[in-house]
Amino acid sequence: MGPSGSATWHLMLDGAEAILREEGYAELTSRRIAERVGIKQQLVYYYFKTMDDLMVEAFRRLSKRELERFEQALRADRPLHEIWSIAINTNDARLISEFMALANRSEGVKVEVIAFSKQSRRLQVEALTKAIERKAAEAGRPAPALPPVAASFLATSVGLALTREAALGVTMGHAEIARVIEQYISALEP
Amino acid sequence: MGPSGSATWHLMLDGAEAILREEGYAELTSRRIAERVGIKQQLVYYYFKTMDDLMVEAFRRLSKRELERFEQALRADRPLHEIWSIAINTNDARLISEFMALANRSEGVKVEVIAFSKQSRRLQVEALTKAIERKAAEAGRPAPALPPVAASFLATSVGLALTREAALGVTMGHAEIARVIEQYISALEP
DNA sequence: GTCTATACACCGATAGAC
DNA sequence: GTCTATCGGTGTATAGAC
Repeated sequence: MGPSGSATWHLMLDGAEAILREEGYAELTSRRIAERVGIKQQLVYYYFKTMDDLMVEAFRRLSKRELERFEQALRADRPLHEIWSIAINTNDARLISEFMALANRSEGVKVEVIAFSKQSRRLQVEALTKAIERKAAEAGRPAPALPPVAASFLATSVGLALTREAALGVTMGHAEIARVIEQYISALEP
Repeated sequence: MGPSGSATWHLMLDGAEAILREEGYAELTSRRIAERVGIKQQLVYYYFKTMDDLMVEAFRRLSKRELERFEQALRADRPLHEIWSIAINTNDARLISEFMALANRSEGVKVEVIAFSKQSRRLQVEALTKAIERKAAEAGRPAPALPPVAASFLATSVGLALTREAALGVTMGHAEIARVIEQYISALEP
């Protein structure tokens, strides 16, 4: 069963993403997906054997898309600026944190989320290391202080927190933290 | 209905907390609570009119407890060290992020979460401002660079992210970021 | 590939006896 | 305050016709 990659297959995963973003994982059910994209509930089980399979496939598709964005950022003019703009993208951050919550309840999702977390950190570290080395070579030696892997962790966690709080309407300190990070980035990558 | 503060009332909220921590909000049902604490499912509705009321009460109790910890930290010898150790406490971080997810689905919980977020940031800013001013007075003038509200935001978001990732078994960069933060804290508060 | 019909479990919540 | 009984709704998932 399950013609992966067909139009209906993508349609269902689109519906699943929308539900996760707007309603949370507790509402991610075959009935809600069907209702949202205009199909019969039972058809979900033709394309995905179980709801768990659907979640795994949904995250795989998202993960692929996100990692491609990071790789594209690496080849861009100003990779650090690019990565930061991805990190504070509201839509995807919302979605990813929903999958992270899901990872605690589904072994299959967990495996994918772990792989994604590691790979995205690796890509970010690569970009940061390059930028720091280039900067050190330009000037005499401005001492990095913040290890690339720490900067990457920081960007990811701050990006997610900004999104989560903004969704609640809490913005205390947001401007200040954004300014600090943007100054750090601009110093490395004018 | 609902004798607030009674032994059974607390027992139910304890059960609710345990479920949120260990299984996530999707499993927070009157039946699961009853099963866990050894009562009948219908009794939940005698103490709390609806499940939504139960969630709100559960967060209120937690919020009170957490804010008291922060206030106690403010009066401690080394408030910054104290606050950071609260921020990386696994149990509470897990619980709080579960309630934050819940806030998107329950207006009542949302109101409480917003109030808690603001108040805890306020208390942290207070502690940081004092520490920075004291340090500036001691030395000639070491220029703070990082605004207190930004440092507070950073501690909160990094604390939550450390917990969430550690739960998945991802620890890449954790030691490095912890070292950076602990150095920052120790510089302000030896 | 999409439909109807249907199984069985669990959900929130209420009524009323004790 | 705690119990039994029970309601209507929704969840995952399967069987089988078209």
